[in-house]
Amino acid sequence: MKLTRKFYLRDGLTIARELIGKKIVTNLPEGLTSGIIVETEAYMGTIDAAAHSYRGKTERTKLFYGAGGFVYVYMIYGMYLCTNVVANVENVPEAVLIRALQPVDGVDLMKRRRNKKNLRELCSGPGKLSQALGVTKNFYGLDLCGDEIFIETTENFQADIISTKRINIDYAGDAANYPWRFIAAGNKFLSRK
DNA sequence: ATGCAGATCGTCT
DNA sequence: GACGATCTGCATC
Repeated sequence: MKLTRKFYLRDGLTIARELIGKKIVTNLPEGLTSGIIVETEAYMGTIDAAAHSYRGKTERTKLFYGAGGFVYVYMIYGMYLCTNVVANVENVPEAVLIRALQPVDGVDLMKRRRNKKNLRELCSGPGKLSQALGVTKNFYGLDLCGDEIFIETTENFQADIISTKRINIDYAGDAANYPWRFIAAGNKFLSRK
């Protein structure tokens, strides 16, 4: 079952935790690809020095201020894209970064997009999974309640969910220590332990 | 297994 | 003009 708007209109930490074990799908002309979300991070509005929304609304971050359930993609280090889910209601600027997937559908297509043959190398990091799913900067603002990219419930995925510090945000002072990264404990497709 | 440099550009100061 | 919510390849242990 595809997640509906109601799911996304809640706070970012709740959504980040609940997205673990859900399946994210892209359905593009060249094929359908999907994976089970095993790693996420929450970025929490104006109180979180690590979040893009920390310094308020700009051309890039305006999407954070809209309703939850839309795709926020941004370019990092000039060469990779990161895929995020906007969380919470209008004017509460929160988002969840999708950091790793366990590949499910369209594995051959993902291998071609990534130019890798090892399953573990397809989606074990935010830049990797964005490439594997065929996400481009044109995905900025797409509705997750639509048909090109969406998230659905799964059956038969069991994991203990634990929280840790977020990755690569050492610049963020105290916020670098907040336990706002969520992982499926022990899963082999995590970006790191 | 761990570490480091390089790639490369949009965004904000 | 500086730097980043990253990944890769190569070097060394």
